[in-house]
Amino acid sequence: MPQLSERTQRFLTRYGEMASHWGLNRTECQIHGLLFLSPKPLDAEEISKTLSVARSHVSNSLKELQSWGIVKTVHVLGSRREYFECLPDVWEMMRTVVAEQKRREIDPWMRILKEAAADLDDGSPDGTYAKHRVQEMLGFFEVFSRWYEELRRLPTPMIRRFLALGGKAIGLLGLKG
Amino acid sequence: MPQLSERTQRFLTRYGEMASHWGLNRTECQIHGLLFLSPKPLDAEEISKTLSVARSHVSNSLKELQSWGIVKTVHVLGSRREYFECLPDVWEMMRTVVAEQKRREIDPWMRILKEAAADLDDGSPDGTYAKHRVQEMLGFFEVFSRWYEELRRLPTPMIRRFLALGGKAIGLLGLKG
DNA sequence: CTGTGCTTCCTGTAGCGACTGAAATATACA
DNA sequence: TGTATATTTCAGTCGCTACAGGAAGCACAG
Repeated sequence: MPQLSERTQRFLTRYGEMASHWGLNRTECQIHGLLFLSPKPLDAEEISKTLSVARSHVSNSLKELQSWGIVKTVHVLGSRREYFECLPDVWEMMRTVVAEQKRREIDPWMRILKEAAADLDDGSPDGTYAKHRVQEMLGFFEVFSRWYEELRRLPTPMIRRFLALGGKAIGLLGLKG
Repeated sequence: MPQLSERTQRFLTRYGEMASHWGLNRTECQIHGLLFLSPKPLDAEEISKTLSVARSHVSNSLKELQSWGIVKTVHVLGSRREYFECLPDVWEMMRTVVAEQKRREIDPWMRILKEAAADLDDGSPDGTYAKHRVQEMLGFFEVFSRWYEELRRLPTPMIRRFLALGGKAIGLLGLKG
């Protein structure tokens, strides 16, 4: 994929703009998008040329994408070069992204709340109230976090079936009472 | 809450830094944090002074918080002023935040993917492959989105019981086979 | 030990978004 | 109508982050 069609350019532009709210910057997202659409692995040089981004920047971005676990290196026989590809399975990819998001956003946030609950309570009425409020918020995250941690261990097909049930699960589980 | 204790300041600082990844900017988050910890509603003037933020900025930020639905206005008898408070129930608040996040991030993203799936396929093998990939990603979001839309209609206590089950739900639903 | 391919580090630049402060506008009551 | 209160709007400033591009470092093949 040396030259990009106009359509692909259009897509990568939006991909970069949109996904940059997800913890990666615009270029990193575009690189990922490029790999996502590419039928074969690409090397850093190609990526650099295709997206008109400095070679060093591509290198750093790829490192970041690898640290997220959504891009892997591939080696081709007879070439010293490293090639890159993104996870072939979309569900695997999304699971990875969600897991990283949790690790990088939710977990630190819960740590902050925990510390704050202890710290805010200075004995005054307002302090006690504040502590109480923070604990309420922490409670939400703990329930949610525990739920997620249990679900994430399950294999993808099971999750798919689970999600497909939607709200019906509630009825089936007898949670209406 | 005219003056902030050092502890509260510490908390609001972190609250602002952390939560600003969630679609609101730092000050908006701090204002929300302040209201969240406050036992009584506050007016814009107080907020401005307490956080040392320009009055106009507070005004705009409050509007934004209201548009998210996580801050409400309250009127006090005998005063023309508007007072502000955040949703009292934390679970209600988090549900609102999640709903807004979906509306502002996921839904547009799905629209982009839909358009791109049609656009990318120029008849070439690479184009066909790209379309296929985008559809895979779209598939993930559609399953997830449908699941969420069904769950969100249920009352909070039901959701809590549901989440509390964690991975056990899978077994109970007979999804292991 | 030398060239090649890649990564890491550093510096400078550009652009974006947050924020201020002031001016313009709107609303409520005396 | 005048005064006090609120919101809206906007120009200007500031800081942060992305990014380019070059220089040095590293690893390996010959």
